[in-house]
Amino acid sequence: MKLSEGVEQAIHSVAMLASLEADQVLSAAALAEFHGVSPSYLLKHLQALSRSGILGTVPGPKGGYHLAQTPEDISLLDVVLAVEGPEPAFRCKEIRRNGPNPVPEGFFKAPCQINAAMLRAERSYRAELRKVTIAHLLAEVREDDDGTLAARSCAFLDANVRISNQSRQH
Amino acid sequence: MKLSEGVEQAIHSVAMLASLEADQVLSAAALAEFHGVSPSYLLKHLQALSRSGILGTVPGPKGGYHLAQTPEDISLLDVVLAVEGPEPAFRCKEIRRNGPNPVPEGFFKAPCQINAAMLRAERSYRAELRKVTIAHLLAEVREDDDGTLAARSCAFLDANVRISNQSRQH
DNA sequence: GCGCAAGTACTCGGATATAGAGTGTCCGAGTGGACCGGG
DNA sequence: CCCGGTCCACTCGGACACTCTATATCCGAGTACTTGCGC
Repeated sequence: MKLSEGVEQAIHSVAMLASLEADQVLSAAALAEFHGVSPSYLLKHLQALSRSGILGTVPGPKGGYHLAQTPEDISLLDVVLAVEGPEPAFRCKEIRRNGPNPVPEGFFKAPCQINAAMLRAERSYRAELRKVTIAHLLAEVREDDDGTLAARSCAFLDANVRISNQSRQH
Repeated sequence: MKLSEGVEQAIHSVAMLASLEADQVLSAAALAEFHGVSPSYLLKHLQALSRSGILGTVPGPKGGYHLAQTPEDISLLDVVLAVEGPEPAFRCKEIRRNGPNPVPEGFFKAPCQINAAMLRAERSYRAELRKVTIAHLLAEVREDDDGTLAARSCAFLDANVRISNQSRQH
């Protein structure tokens, strides 16, 4: 029961991308350097986010990534599922049908009680993540910020933002 | 984000152990055969449950495992944490302090907003698991059972239960 | 001088190596019962 | 026949291999800019 490190990188990257204007993009290399992580590894997760429709890409020089949805529409759950995959954490192997005296087939119509309880808990987990959007996170950060964090982000954006001459698409 | 297979084995084993009387024990080998899983691997998790105080052990021949708490006091969360470990699934690496322009130290007094949101979700997950006890699970199973499952368990218990001459302890 | 075309540099994308944890196995410490010998 | 001691078989316990996924990396496809040539 542990989440990939890529989840944290992905969330930070999405939050950063949420700060730029329309028709602006950031390269994966810039995001990786800013966060001090492996460029290739971050790229892998950015691609997953792109496949999930959270990010859009602009190929070629001066290309990069941008949000494909508004920050209000992207929840933490969307990002986590894009990176970790959609399958639930608890996968019932139905070991009741193993062994010398397996449970008869008829009982498999209803899901195992244990599986049901575990999935209930995971639904609760996902519901909590669904409530939090990228917009919420940014608002919280701004609330506690005296300007230092904003200045840091702006400096990075000024140095690395690129204006794509393609209209925003996904 | 995925749970070990041992979690399922552990929960089924605890549920089985909940069905036996005081001063009765079951060997790890019997539980493994009944569930059709690797004896050595199940043993590993039973030991973890023992270290966590959920199970008690009786060494020597005619020894085995028994519950160290009542089924009403053992929640699914207890079992999951014993097998998977207590640390949360999302471990914030604070990548904000990485890179060429790290966030100043002062901001680390408060936890990262992202970390806070992820931990909130996990608290919800754990709360849901805490609500479900082994006693609840057994009651649910009995409710849907026409006698087949009960007969299966009884047959196994009759063949494998051992009466320990030690008083129940942990 | 202007337009066009080829070359180039930089981007994302997927296929490919490596490391760590989950999975599976083995051997050792300890204990209760069984057996054997003595009383 | 009864009792004590020794041996043995079976248990849990922790230390040791193996496998698979998460991690980290590299090379290939595609595109916009640059540069050179022709008109």
